[in-house]
Order: sequence, then structure tokens, then C-alpha cells
Amino acid sequence: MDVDEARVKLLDAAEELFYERGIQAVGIDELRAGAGISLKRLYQVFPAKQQIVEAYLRRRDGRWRARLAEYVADHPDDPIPAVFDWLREWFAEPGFRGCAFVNSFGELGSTEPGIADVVRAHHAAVREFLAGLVAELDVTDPEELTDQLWLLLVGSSTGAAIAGDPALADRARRAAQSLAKAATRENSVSL
Amino acid sequence: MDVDEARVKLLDAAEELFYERGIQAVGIDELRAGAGISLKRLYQVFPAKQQIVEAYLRRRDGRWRARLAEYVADHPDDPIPAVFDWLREWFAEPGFRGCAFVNSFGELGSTEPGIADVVRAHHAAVREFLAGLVAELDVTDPEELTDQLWLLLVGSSTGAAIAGDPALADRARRAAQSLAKAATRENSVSL
DNA sequence: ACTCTAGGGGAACGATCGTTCTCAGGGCTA
DNA sequence: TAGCCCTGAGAACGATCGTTCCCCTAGAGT
Repeated sequence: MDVDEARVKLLDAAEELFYERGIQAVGIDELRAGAGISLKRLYQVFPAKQQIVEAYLRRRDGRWRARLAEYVADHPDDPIPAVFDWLREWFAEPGFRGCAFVNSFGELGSTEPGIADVVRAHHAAVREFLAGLVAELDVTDPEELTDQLWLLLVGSSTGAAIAGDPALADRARRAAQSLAKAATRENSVSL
Repeated sequence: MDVDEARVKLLDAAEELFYERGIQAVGIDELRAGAGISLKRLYQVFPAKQQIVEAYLRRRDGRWRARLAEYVADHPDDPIPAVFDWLREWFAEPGFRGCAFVNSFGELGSTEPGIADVVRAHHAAVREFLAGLVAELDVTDPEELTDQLWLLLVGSSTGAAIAGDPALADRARRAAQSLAKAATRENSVSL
């Protein structure tokens, strides 16, 4: 087992354990056991727990947005509703526990600036993705609609976790469509 | 200093410290020092930290909803926009760090069932409050609009904390108005 | 004035955490 | 085969946590 393989196994274990139970609730030794590596290897790959946390969040950011982008690319006719269709699938996955970045921010955002930075970067990137979808539409205020879609995405992720109701994605989906329709120049002109 | 006074001082310190830095990051001794009471008193009032946490969340739930309800009652002409006006004021307060319940849920929701229960109760109560406002309107699907307003509330609270932008309340406010208008029976009939 | 008791300050305890250190073993080269 | 270095397993360390215990003082009641 070389360093690269250990890194992958460690991040796999970190993702599973940190997301399920929170960051501070998972100890280094549990991480080591979950990854099936030795403590020496672990500290060789990441010299401190905080770096494991940030690497976990960064990898999850990339994978999460890639999955979303892939789903949306597969539904080019209705990209914005597709976002919320994909969210609904995500909400219904076993072990869904809300947005890992929101959770991490609530737990450590005020204590560990590095974590707060990763969380802000993730949400900025998600917002940029949504901005790309909005740019395809002819809306009077793209920034406004982008932020509103982002609010629905964040709200439904968090709300679905707390209420335990994946159907909130459908509520958000219809809200998004309604807002998008109201924002289109075509619509406001025709009225 | 009697027990009741110690309880109040303790919850005041708990609210300030837990909200600012997270629950696990604040130790019992820091809580004791912040409240200005002795360790003996502290354990006389609450026999365990977990009970302090739940009492803190319960008191915050009541106070937060009372402040919101009072503000909305003072603006009877536009109750739903008033919700988001009040949110904007809250977001702009120094030390705003998002929804205490969302943060606590992310930190300990999967580990401490008692905390998860308080968080769910808070959000259910907020939803009920919004449902009362929606009930004043003549909408075709009150449940749908209630959930959508709730998503905007949760999303803007969390989003404003992460993005550090109180103006997201305005985005949410206009989204809420747009959704409410689109949902009214009057509007759908006139089209 | 003497006793009794409640309360404050803070040491002590046991558990757990992140991190470092020790040591034995096993594959490599000479 | 002998020496060497890297690794794995896990003990050890120092810090910190929640909680309990001890000791001393101060004030009320007789």
C-alpha cells in the first residue's frame, strides 16, 4: 500500500464518518481504522486532522458539483428543474444528512478559518454554476434570479435534512420554475 | 444569588458562547466563568451539559419566534414581506452566524437525539407561524406556499451566514412576494 | 458564643483527544 | 547471511474535557 492509495482510503473513510457523525465526533483512530491504514501512514499523508478535514471537503465539493453538472447536462431541455430533480434524488439517498458544507460551517466555521474558506468557496462555486444556467435565459436581473435559486437550493438541502422530507425538493422545484418564469423578459413584456 | 438567577445567567452565557463558537467548542468552565457562578451552582441547576444545551435552544426558540411574531404584528399590511424585513435586520446584527438550530443540528444532530428533537420542533413551529400568515391569503395550495416560504427563510438564514451578505434577505423577500402572488387564487383566475 | 449548614473556589479524577515515540519484524542490498 | 531502513502496531504523552470531591469560610439559628 503506497501513499496515494492510503490517501484515497483515508478520504473515503473521512467522507463517510465526518458526513455521518460530524467532524469533532470522529477521532483520528476511528479514521485510521475506517481507512485500514496505520497511524504512521496517516500522519505521513496528512500531518494534522485539520488538513484531513479540508481535503475531505475539497474532494466532496468537486465530486458533488460534478455529479450535479452531469445530471443537468443530461437534461438540457429543463436545466433548472433538473437541478431540483437531482436534489430530490440526493435527499432520498440513505444516510442523507444535509449539506456537508453547511454542517461543517455550523460546527467549525467560527473556530477554523480554513474550513470557513472551503465552505464559502463551495457555495460560491455552486452559485456560479446556477449563474451559468440563468445566463441561458433572457431575464431582466440574472443576479437576482441566481441568488433566489441558490436560496432555494440551500434551503431545501437544509430543510430536507431537518424535516426528513425529500419532497421539499419538489416544492423548491416549482418555486424555481415560478420565479424563473416571472423573471423572464418575455414574460414581463407580454404582461 | 439564588437558583433562578443562576439559571438565567447561565443561559445568557450559554446563548452567547454556544451561538458564537459552537457547542463542543465551549467548555463547562468557560460557561461557568461567563455566567459568573460557581461550578457547584451550575451542576445544581443543570446536572449535565447536554441539558444546558437543550435549555439554551428551547429558550432561544421561544424568544426568536416571539421577536419575529412581534415584528410581523407591527406590520399588518404586509406580513409576509415583513418576515424578510425582520430577517434582514437579524442578518445585519453583529455576531450573526446563521440559524442556531441549523448549526446545532449539523454539529450534534446525528449524535444527540435530544438536540435533533429540539431543532425539529423549532422548525416545525416556524413553519406553523408561516402557515398562519399564508392562511390569511386566498391561495390554491397553502401547504405549498408555506413550504416555499419556509425554504426561503431557511435558505436565506444559512446563505447569509456563509456568504456574509444580509442583502440575501431582500432577494428572499422579493421571491416570497412573487411566489405569493403567483399562488393567489385571484391571480390564477384573472389570467 | 457555638453549631450547623450551604455555598464558593478549585483540586482531583477518569476518559478521550490529537500527536509522537518505541520497538519488533520483514524485505531490500552488499 | 548480515546489516539497514521502512513499516505497522500500539503504547505513551500532554492537553483538555465533563464531572465529582474536598476544604474552607460566612452567615443563620439557638
